[in-house]
Amino acid sequence: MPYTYEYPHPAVTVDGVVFGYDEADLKVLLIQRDQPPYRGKWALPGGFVDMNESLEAAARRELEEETGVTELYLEQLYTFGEPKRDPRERVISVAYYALVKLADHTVRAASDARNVAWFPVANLPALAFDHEEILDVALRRLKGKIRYEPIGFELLPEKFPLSELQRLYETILEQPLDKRNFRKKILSMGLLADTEEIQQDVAHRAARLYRFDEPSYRRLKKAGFNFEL
Amino acid sequence: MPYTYEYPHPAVTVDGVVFGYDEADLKVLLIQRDQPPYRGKWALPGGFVDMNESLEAAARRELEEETGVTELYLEQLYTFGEPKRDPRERVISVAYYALVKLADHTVRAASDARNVAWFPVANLPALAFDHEEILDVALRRLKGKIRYEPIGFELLPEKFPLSELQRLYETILEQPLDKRNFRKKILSMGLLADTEEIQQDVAHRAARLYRFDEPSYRRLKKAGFNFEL
DNA sequence: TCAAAAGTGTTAACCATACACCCATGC
DNA sequence: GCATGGGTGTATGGTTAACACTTTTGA
Repeated sequence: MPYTYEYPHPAVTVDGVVFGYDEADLKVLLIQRDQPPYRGKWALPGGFVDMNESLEAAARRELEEETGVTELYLEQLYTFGEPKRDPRERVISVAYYALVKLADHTVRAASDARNVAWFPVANLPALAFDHEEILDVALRRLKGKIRYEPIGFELLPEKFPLSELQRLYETILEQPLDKRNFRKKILSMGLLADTEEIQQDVAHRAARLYRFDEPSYRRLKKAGFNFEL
Repeated sequence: MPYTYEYPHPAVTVDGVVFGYDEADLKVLLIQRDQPPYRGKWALPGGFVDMNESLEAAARRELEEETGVTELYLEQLYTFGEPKRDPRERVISVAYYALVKLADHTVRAASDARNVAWFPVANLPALAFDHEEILDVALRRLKGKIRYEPIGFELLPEKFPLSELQRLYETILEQPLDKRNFRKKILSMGLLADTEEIQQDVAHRAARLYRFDEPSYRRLKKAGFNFEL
């Protein structure tokens, strides 16, 4: 027991809410615990913060270690620290949420062989600790933020048809959007570049594929433009 | 040295960015440190989290102990945890920001006789640790949030004239607002109750005093109303 | 009577919404 | 040729933005 302090110190962990999206659903990445407490229960990936790494670095490391997910949009969400949230000892958890392009990231089981899987947020298992609350906060944040920051693109493949973008918004905001108005608005922003490509192998007229034009966005933003819906 | 752990644990603190407002300025509450490191420097009030209290309770307790400020709007801001942000040991700081009615809170020097004072945010001294960064994040949050949540009232006295509300918004948003449009909009929301009182002892026509009607706001909110600007 | 801030309406431009049909493609 | 989703324009109503003068009060 080599680490001693004059005053008691809580443990500090990071937990990650990783969102992905496929044609049908918004999904979240969970791991199945193989140690008590909550052995066998599903939980958010996470772990202890090392003494020499920043909180964000810890979150990235844990996500990579436990799920193989890398290269993601990551943002601090909220810090959870109720005294009894972990039955073992006082644990402060700094939660992050992440957005990944599902197609690029086939998750692999973690090195320690725990189960890893995507669950639709509309149909989740019971979660360990206070992870349902964390997920809830993450969902509210995503729902709020997607309306005034262009982060939805982080959940889509590099190239996507407008209908897929619309479906993503409809799924996350939980409300239908008018097709013509949606297209008009999003195209008028000048954030999407036409890739000059079209869908392949679809059983109907193939849609144009667009891509989020990051440099344009930065330019517009500097000029005072504010993304909204 | 009675507290030992199998793995190293960082220390966890809370820091508070307390905002106040008077006719002229947005202000922030700072304390002058009387211990190294940064002895003599101004800093945000804060301190260690006790093992049996929640993070928010810790923030409230520290603010009360160090500045005498109580009964305030308090919200978690962000968690700062860069490895070297405190030269003594690894310290994770969960920052909160608070809004208080300046008139109600003449600050008292803390029990341990440290200096406490309000500073205009436009004219701050150099701060200890990474507290300038924390303050910066708090300002951005306040600026964003005041536009879509009715939190500005937390900074004003119970009863206030519309012009003072407008000045508050102009100060925080750092942009002038049109008087007629501002009044039209804010009054049309139905959130302000006319107190039937008027200003006293002013050297010009006395303005009506209004008060934020919390029950009305809750009712409207439940009915789907969204405050904006 | 002057200074200082309170209080008050109208118009024009813009933006959001609602809404329906033809097109291209693969089966 | 039919089913599937892609793609397109207009009209209306509501919201925002711009703008100037009269009123009240105390000094």
